[in-house]
Amino acid sequence: MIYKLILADDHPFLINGIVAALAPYKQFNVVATAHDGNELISMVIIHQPHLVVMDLNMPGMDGFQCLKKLKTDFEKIKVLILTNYSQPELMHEVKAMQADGFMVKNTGAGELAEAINAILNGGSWFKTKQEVITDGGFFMDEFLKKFQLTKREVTIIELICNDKSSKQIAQELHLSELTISTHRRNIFRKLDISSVTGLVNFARLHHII
Amino acid sequence: MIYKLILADDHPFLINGIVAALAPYKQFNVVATAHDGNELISMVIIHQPHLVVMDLNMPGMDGFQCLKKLKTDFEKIKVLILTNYSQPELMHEVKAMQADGFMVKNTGAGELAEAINAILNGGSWFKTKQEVITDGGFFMDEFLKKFQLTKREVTIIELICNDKSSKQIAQELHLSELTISTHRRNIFRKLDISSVTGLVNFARLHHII
DNA sequence: TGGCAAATACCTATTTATGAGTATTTTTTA
DNA sequence: TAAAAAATACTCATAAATAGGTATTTGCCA
Repeated sequence: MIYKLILADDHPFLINGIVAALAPYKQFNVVATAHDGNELISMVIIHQPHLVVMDLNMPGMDGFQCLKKLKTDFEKIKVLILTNYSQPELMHEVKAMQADGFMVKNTGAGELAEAINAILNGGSWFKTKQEVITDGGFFMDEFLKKFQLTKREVTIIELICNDKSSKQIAQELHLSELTISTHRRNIFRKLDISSVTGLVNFARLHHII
Repeated sequence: MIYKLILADDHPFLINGIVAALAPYKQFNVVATAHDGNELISMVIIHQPHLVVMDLNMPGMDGFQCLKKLKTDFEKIKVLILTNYSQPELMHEVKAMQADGFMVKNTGAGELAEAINAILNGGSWFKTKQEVITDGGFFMDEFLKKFQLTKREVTIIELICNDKSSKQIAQELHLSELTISTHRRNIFRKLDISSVTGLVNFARLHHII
């Protein structure tokens, strides 16, 4: 059985990379690629693929709209979401929208093929990025030393960037709100930033989220 | 003249995509790739390339550290920064750090080759993404309609996500702080979010920033 | 040009965040 | 195990954001 796939992403390099990565897997045939949502829908109509691998983050009709449309109008077509954002909430959101899989972009060809196989065989594949920063590994030490941050502070950065207020963080970590406030203050001082936006940018840049 | 290049990015697919994209350009020889900063430095020592194309956003030693090290220890090696983030401040930051180029990832092979050529010929290449959302084009209308946002609100979302406080935004747009406050309120209500972090995530997801 | 959406502006009140200082208890680690 | 670092917790004071409500002016377009 040869499966027809369509890839959608607005980064041409990434599309090429995935095509190249899937080339050795003869059971997959990439019949089309798309760089935005509208193009994707057109291609789906033309080619009637078994599975679509798509980014959420595309200009024009974005991934969410596409996902909804695919799952409404072409219910048999499987959808694997490939994204830069390893947020559990995002994963749950697309899961609720009937996506068949979710994985972050910085994985290898093997895992992608594995996920596609699992989905085509009736399964699903939902994985956020394995933690590279807070697991106490080598990179962690480098990172902490560089910014003079503590592990606790990194944890709190993650929570702040996942949209939690100091109160929520306090509840989640079973700490006083005042403690979170102190950590928050220290984080902003150490990183020399003055807003949550700056923190989110920092966190993305340094792979905390 | 054949130029030796090294590519560094933590997304294997992207690396493959760039290698494939540069393959037709016979004057470029990708002698190594790296998926983090430490690996990049090792490869640079081994291969002594003419130019490095690198992401800023890598685990371990990140792009900024690498850039600094490259420009300190290997001053003749040119560096082209390739990133997902089309923020002018970021571009100016790497420019100040002596990078030779800056471009966003969602460009095509032609432009990348053009940039590399320009840099290898002693020039530089600094470009942020062309605006796709706020230029009043087709996507803009789709987007506004979808979220019931107005143009002004999108402008203000951009500014909020670029780390400006209501006061700063008011000054920049020559408006009352209270006006910004109202827009802010309307934005949060329409998007059903409750924090700046959520807004930043929204904006990234929908290509506003 | 009359109507409507958008943009502008203000008020009150509450919550949350920030900044500066300090102090105690854990946890590391030398 | 003693010293150092990290994590925890608090106070006071100020700044900023959030959540209601309301009202006026602009600009578009039917």
